[in-house]
Amino acid sequence: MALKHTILAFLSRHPLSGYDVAKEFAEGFGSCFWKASQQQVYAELTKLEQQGSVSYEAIPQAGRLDKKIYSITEQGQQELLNWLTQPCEPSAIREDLGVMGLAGHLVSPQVVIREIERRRQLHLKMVEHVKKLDEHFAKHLNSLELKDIYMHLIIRRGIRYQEEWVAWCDEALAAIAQAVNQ
Amino acid sequence: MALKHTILAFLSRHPLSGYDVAKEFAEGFGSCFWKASQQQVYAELTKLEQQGSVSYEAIPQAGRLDKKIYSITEQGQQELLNWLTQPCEPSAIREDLGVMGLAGHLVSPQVVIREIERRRQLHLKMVEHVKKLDEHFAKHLNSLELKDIYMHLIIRRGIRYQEEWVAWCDEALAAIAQAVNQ
DNA sequence: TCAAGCATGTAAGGCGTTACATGATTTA
DNA sequence: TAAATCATGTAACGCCTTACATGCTTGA
Repeated sequence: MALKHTILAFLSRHPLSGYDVAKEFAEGFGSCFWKASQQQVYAELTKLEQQGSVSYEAIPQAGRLDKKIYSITEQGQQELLNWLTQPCEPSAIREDLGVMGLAGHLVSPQVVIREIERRRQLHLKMVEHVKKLDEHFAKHLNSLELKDIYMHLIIRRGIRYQEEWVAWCDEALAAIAQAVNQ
Repeated sequence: MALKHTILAFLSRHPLSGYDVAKEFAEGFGSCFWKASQQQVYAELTKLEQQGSVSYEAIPQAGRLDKKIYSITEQGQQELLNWLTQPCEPSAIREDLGVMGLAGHLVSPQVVIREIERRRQLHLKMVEHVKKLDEHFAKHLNSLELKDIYMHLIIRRGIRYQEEWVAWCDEALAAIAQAVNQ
């Protein structure tokens, strides 16, 4: 699984606190290819530290728990590298909406239409969100280092994914409308 | 989670054995929106039976364990219906390849290129596979009942998803090639 | 003064993967 | 004779979700 390696990859760029890593997943670059909760991130960092893949420096905070700034270790770098040079498989698709394909006729078309319209709105918002992550890269497309081209391409994947959903919703709404009105 | 409801939805069409349900996920219509292993299917069917959402008829087989033909119960139908009328959220994206965006510069461009080319091939094959599921529907597009339009649309979603991946691979390969050659 | 942001965790339970286990029938 | 298909499971372990828990600082 890649939660471990995604965290290592973040830390291979700069040291970060657990809070920062969790934010990357929730709103930052991580959000366009991996989802992880705050609890998962803290648990994984604790495990990685025990295994020697990361280390932390504790920074005392006035009246709070220490802030822990995590860095990747030599060993962690090696693990990340080994993982990167091995082929990876496409992720499994698990999409609740698919059940409509089998059992949509059990509810009224209006229920199906409403659900697809809702989805369309959600994915439109996601397009906006992911495009913001790409702003910097899109502006300097012709002068990006390879490192940043990789980031741009992953964000592009996120944008295309969300746009594709919007397009499918349009196709589906049109097909259902036609079937219902005739 | 929708494994339960996907199985109920399959059984709402016709009674099936565990083996048949597992096959639907592995190669059939299920494969375009949900993944579940054989073990998961058997475990879930046992649970659903204990909870009264499905029932089975045991059919003796010469020299084997009985074959169990599962049907949805009144209670199962109700559960499926309740679930269908509630809004559902987009599934989380978890894509191993995304780590390349953060840490691709740690390996040579050739490794990244090889990986994306591999992905392109895999998704091309998936396009073929999913298109076969749609053959019947695509042929009779203008005379489909709503029930079958729903199935067609879910398969269309699968086709578009896989085609979108191929298109992204092309975009990525072109961008990397340009950056490496200059 | 209330919400949002900063900052850290614990615990229970469900879902999914991997490995193991059995054995007949059909097709190449 | 070997592989694929039919047909059913058990067990261990790890990943993810949901709920709970604490407390300071900053901005509206």
